[in-house]
Amino acid sequence: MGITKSEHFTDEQNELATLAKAIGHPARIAIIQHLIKVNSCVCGDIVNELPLAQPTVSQHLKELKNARLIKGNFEGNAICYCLNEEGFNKINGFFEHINTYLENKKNQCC
Amino acid sequence: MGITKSEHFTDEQNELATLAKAIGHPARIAIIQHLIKVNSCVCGDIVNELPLAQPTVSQHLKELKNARLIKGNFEGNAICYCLNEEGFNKINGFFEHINTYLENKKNQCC
DNA sequence: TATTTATATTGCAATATTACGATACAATTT
DNA sequence: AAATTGTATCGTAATATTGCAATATAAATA
Repeated sequence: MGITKSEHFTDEQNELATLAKAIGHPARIAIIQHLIKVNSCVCGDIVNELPLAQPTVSQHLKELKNARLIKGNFEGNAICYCLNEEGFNKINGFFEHINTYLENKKNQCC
Repeated sequence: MGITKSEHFTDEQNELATLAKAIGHPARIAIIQHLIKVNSCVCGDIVNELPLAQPTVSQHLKELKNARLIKGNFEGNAICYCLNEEGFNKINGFFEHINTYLENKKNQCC
């Protein structure tokens, strides 16, 4: 039905899913990559970097902000964006867990 | 429009987004966690583990399979599922990159 | 071969996401 | 204050996702 039955899953599962979902769009991947590349707060040129209209980019930034994957501070009439460790630390833990499991995996039935 | 303009982004960006999107649902997080927990090929009890109907679980498994995050082999009339390193290695690289960046980040303007 | 067991597919309804034009808002500059 | 610049929100259309009943398929077993 397009409606996720989140009430049937744990908070942990819902939180990880929300983070992964927020990352799961090429425009938002591009935003993250750009913030890493320039290694500084980016004051608004993200719209010019992406092949999307300004309201669309604003919406993507909002989703990343809600997921705590980026932070935005006002600087005059512009906004300074950079990565937010909070969200990334959370999901990094999950991937490190998987990585460790895959490296030590004994069962090779598949 | 609900239609992602994937043609405007790089293959890398689209691939990472597809992987993150596949992970971005609590049912699929639960499947991944279960496969890690039991540390063996799971022949079909995934349906019993999840609070969803069999066709829905089958659909989630299909999406994880398409994203190369799990593998499934026939074993008699059942199927043996386990994690697929292919997809995880790809997205792990991305997160390690981010992690390294965040650890070394000098710019603390946000 | 008929039945059982395990999984996939189809079809559909409900909801969510994506995109953008139009517009609003807020700070800066003239 | 008016104009400019940067960003957010609203409204809406198009498409995607989620979920499941019904059904199909495929292998094992009786």
